[in-house]
Amino acid sequence: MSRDISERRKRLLAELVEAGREQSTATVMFHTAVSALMGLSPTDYKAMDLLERFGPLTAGELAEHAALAPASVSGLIDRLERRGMVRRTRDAADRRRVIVELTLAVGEASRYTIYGDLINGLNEIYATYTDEQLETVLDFLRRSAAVQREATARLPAELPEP
Amino acid sequence: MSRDISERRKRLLAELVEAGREQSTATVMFHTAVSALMGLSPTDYKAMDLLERFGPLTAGELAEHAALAPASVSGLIDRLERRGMVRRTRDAADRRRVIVELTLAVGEASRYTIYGDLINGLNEIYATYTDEQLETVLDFLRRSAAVQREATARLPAELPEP
DNA sequence: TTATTTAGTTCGGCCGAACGAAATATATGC
DNA sequence: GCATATATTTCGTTCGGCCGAACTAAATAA
Repeated sequence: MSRDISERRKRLLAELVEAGREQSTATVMFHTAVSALMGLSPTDYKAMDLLERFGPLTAGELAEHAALAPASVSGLIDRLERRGMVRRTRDAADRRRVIVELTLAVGEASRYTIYGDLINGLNEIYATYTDEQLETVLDFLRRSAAVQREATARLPAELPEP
Repeated sequence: MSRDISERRKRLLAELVEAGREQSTATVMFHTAVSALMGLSPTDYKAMDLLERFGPLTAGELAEHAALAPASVSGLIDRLERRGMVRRTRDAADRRRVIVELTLAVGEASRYTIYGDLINGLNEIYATYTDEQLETVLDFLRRSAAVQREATARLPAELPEP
């Protein structure tokens, strides 16, 4: 490992900062556009995401994950149910509980209409890489995701007063 | 190029799908947490992002980019100005126009308090790669950002009825 | 100069979504 | 079995943010 950084590497690092920022912006804009397309408020979109990632949840669990009051979650489920995006089921074991799960329709729409172009485009990119390059990209994706999760967790509770 | 795909490559591609999804989720959650930290509604956060990316904008330009009515933008600027995040200036050339620009305070907070951990973490990742690997990552970031922008643009105006 | 257009603000009304409190239904402990 | 605890819903209220309409100020055209 050389002690000082080559010009090439300096340039690379600078370009990576810029490219990373643009990637991040593109990701956020894509998700914003999808939520607009689904006609969902940020809260409702977030709830859909939670259900996708953690599978069926009870109303209470949803309230906890989304940091909402129970009453708010009832309304939220009503809205999503009205659009046919989720289904309410009573828990057979504890009939006070309401289980909320995504309907099939949402999964289908996601896979084809919504994520189709994105998935195809990414596959086209991957097709141009060697296995070794794919390993590098995979490693980077995993580690940068971890870094982002840590950075999220470490954000201060409040912004210091200027 | 071999006609069929090796087992290793199949596994890699499957893992990349998963890792890409997690990366995307981590990005969205980071931005959500930052907007919560700043105490900004999604609309206000988006406006801040527009100002960061495109530099100072007039109220009208902001209205167009954010797809808001002029009246809504007046209120939006009021809110951000009250928090000291943006500044209103009259355009000297056309004194009807109001130029909205970020205040310095925001830039400082961004660089240190907010993005600090993220930037450090990414740099640590980069430090473990060779120049060639960095080239691969850079290429991937650029091309995947482009793919995401295209996918965003191609999203249908409405979801097909199921 | 006067009339017209343009940029932004103010005002009033409206709507969606969040909340606390009270109500309902079910489960659990004694 | 009855009292108490838990999960969710219903109700009424509040609040923030968006909008259209009317208004002000400045630029441009006639």
